[in-house]
Parts: sequence; structure tokens; C-alpha cells
Amino acid sequence: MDQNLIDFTTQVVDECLPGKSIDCVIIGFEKQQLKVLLLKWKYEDIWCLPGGFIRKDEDMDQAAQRILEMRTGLKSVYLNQFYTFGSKKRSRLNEEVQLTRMRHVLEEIHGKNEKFVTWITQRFITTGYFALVDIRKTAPHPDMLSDRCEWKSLSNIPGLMMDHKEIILKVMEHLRVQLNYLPIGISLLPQKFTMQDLQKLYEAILKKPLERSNFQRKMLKLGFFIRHEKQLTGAANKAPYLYSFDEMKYNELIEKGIGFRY
Amino acid sequence: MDQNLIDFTTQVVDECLPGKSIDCVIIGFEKQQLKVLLLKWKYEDIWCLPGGFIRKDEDMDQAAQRILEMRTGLKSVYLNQFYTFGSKKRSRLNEEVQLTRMRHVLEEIHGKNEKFVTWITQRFITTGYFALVDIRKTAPHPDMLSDRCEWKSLSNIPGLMMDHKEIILKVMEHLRVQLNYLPIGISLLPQKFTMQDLQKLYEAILKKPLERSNFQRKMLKLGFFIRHEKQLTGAANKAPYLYSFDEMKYNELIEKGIGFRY
DNA sequence: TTCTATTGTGCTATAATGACACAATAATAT
DNA sequence: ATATTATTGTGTCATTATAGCACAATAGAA
Repeated sequence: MDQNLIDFTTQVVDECLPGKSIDCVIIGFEKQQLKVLLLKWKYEDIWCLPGGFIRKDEDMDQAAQRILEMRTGLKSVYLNQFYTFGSKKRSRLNEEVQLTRMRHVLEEIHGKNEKFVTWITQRFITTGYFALVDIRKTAPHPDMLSDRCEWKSLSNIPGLMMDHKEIILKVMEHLRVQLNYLPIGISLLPQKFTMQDLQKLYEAILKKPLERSNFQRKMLKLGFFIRHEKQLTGAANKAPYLYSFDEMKYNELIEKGIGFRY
Repeated sequence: MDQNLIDFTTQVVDECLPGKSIDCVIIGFEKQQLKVLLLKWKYEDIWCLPGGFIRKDEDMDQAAQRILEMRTGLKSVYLNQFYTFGSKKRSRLNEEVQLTRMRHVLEEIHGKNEKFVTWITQRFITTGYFALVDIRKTAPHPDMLSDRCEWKSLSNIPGLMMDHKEIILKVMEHLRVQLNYLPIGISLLPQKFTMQDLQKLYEAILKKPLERSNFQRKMLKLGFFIRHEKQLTGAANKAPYLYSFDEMKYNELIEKGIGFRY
């Protein structure tokens, strides 16, 4: 048992709001797949969303920012609250954790900081935030209770703690609606991208194929894409153009509300 | 000081989650205007949303239902969570209340139940729920801390506690988006209504006028309205038909996602 | 040079939208 | 009775959006 951990637990109990947590669904897009950043618990094959607690002296939104930055190293990305989960069963005491080695870890902490174990095993209400990030700009790293922090494909999510699976499903539903109002590609794609990249992103979120030529036209008609040089892929076919977002025009149009639908 | 109040405060502190509340924006529609149900504090000219706390043994959604029922007498109406408000300033200690008679009330309670005053004046994070109800079916009544409970027109909201004004603004934004996915008229209008009633409701939510004849066509094409007898208004002009929702067809189409836009 | 796979644009049929026209009609005024 | 008035239900039409398919352009391989 590491002294840092003891210090951390003491600090959490003293400085954070009880029974109230934040979980971040940090979403990225790579190789035509949506991914979510997950942590694996030490000693156990249980994964969870990166989360944390709200300090008594900070706004909930600030807490979400802090947790996101701690986890990805990113500041000022697209981060939004989407839902609060308040089932009465949301307590670590209801977890299979009780039967596993993680229980021993808690007991070991208990010996040194009984208050923390009581605190952490109470019923929690958690507010979900989602962040859209460019995977290539992140440097994820595990925290004190985890030994791995990895991007996991949405189509292949490992076993998750408590209701974290439900939280991820909820955010995807939310994203599908948001897609009609926000061109979220700007956050998930690298600065320059092809129309195919953008289309695959839309298809991944909507979980349905879109007609290629019409998709391209519809996007370009929005008027905030800048066309750059072609991207020579090495393949034996016509090379696609690269595009980027014209942030000026983009912001103008967001103000008005985008308003398209698939 | 009434014994009920003392019992109530004791019960709240013992049986509810600390620092976590629910506020309900209960929305109705009458005389072509959107209304919201508000409570007026005893002794003070300060209004607030009907709210409450989450018992340790109930889901947050259940708590919202309970609070709604307590306030309006209505069960099983359209009730949904929409956002959680977590500013660090969300405490009754930051209220002008300190300078007013309400402070004396708290102090009076303090004399009898010090724990409650500490509890109630801590920082709260509140989750907003909104309910859509048929005003004609409600029988609002004030609670122990209020002396009035009234429907207030959205265009004429009185001075509100803390961030309750912000909460109402947020829910209206949310409603505007939801309007594209849910025909919320079914909850806000009486069983039979005219197309004009429905149009005025849409206009109130969207805060913009809609073209009458196109609105009517668009709605009827959705296919879940039943036409009834005409409504003789007494006016010197053609009488409009009354319509109601065909719940069967309505539910079928909701499943698929409505999908229209204004 | 030919071939292949993919891209950017063209074309057309169909549906949705917005703006306005107009006949039908319930009650009132004459 | 008849004309008048305001409002409703439906018609029309131009414009725009959508979906489906066609096809030429083209980067590299054969």
C-alpha cells in the first residue's frame, strides 16, 4: 500500500462532495471506429469510465474539465454534460467487487483510512459528461487505482463496473441526436481529413450506411469546409481531396443552428 | 412554529441524500401561453420551482415522480430528466434570503433542529426534471415552506430563488429540440383540441410564428390525429374541427422516431 | 497503354417546404 | 332572406431537399 494512495483517499474524503461523482465518456475516432477511453482496475479484469469527484470549491463543470485533463492531457476540448444517473443501486457495495481481490484492497485501505472506505462505498449519484477528442493528441495514462488506460472500440467494450455500460449507451443515443445540430467532426477528426473519413464517422455514430455522393454534396453545401491538396493514398485510384473546417464560417452557422437530418 | 415542520425537517435530514436535490419544471399550456408551476415562499416575495430531496431508498427518477405527484396530484405523466446544475454557488447561504425574514424562519427552526439548518444550507447539486401536464387536470397546492403555488406565464416569471430562472431557460431550450422528435402536444393539451390550439403551442415553444395552412397539413400528414365533430365557437366564421391523438398510431410512429423540423 | 477502384460531379424522380389563393361556413348585420 | 365577415380546410405552384443511379476523371498497378 502506497503512501500516495493513502494521502489521496484522505484528501478525497475531506475535500470532495459526498455521494456525488462525475464520469467522463471520452470519445475518439480512429480506423473508422468510435472508441472510448477506459481504465482497468488493478488486480481485476473490470474496466470503468474515467471519473472523479467534485471538490467543495469547484463547479461541477470545472470538475469534469479537471478529470478530463488529468486523464487525457487535453484542455479546452468539446466537453458537455449529458445525463445524471441516480439508481439507488449505484454503490460499490452492490458490485461483484465484493467477491474479488479488489475487496482486499479496500480492506487494506480500510485498515489505514476507515473513513475513506465508508465514503467510497456509499450510494453515489453520478453525472455523465462526454468529451470529443482527437485520439492522436491524447496521451492517456492510468490513475492510482488502475493499471491500464486504453482506447476501446465501441463494438468491443470489455466488462464494465456498475452501470457504466448503460452510461455509454446513453451517450451514444445523445450523440445521434446532437449530430443533427453540431458537426462534431471538428472535434473527432484530425485537422485535415477526407470526406470518406467524415462519412465513416457519421456512419459509426448513426449505425447505418449513408450514400456516398449525396453525403459529400450535403456536407460541402454547408459551406464551412476548405478544400486542400489531394491526399495521395498509394492506391490505384483517384485520390481524394483533404478538407478542413473553416472555423469562422463554421461558428457563424452554428450560431444559427445547423439543422440537417439523416 | 408548527410541529409538522419540525418532524419534516428531522425526517429529511435522516432519510435523504445530502447535497443532492431535484427541481421539477412543471409545464402547462393555457390561453395560448406556456405556464410553469411555481411556489412562493412564506413571508417573502421569492418564488421557486417545486423541488425536493432523494430518499436513500429510492431511485432519483422515483423521487422526481414523488415530488411531481405531491405537487400536482398527477401520476404517470410525461416526466423527464434534462440537466444537472452544479455551480459551486448553489447554496442557500448565497441567497439574499440571509437578509430577509426567511432567515428568521431558519433561525427559528435552528433553535429546534440545528442539524436541519446545517443540512439545508450546504451546497446543493440539483437535477432538473421537466413534466408536461394538462393544466386542467392539476390541483396545485403549496407545501410547508410556501404559502402559494400557482401557474405563472413564462413571459412573466416572478423573482426566483438561486438559479431557478436559469433552470427554466435551460428546459425551454431542451423542449425546442425535443419538439422535433416528440409531439408533445399529447401531454399539454386537453383530450380534444383544434389545430389552432396545437399551432399556438408550437409557436409558444419555438417562439416564432408558423404558417397556418402548412402547419395543419404537416400535422395531419403525420397520421395519428383523429378528426371529431366541429367546435362551434360562437364566432361569426367557419368552425374548426376538434382533433385528438390516435394513441395506437401515435405510439407506432414514436417508435420509429417522428422526425420533423421547423 | 490498359485496367481497376475510387472520387467528384451530373442527372432525374420524388418528397418536403413555403407562400399564397380561394371556396366553405358559422354567426352577425342589414 | 340576404349580404357581410372572419376563419377554416384545401388547392396550387415554385423552390428546395433527398435518394438513387450514372459517368467521367484519375492514381497507381498490370
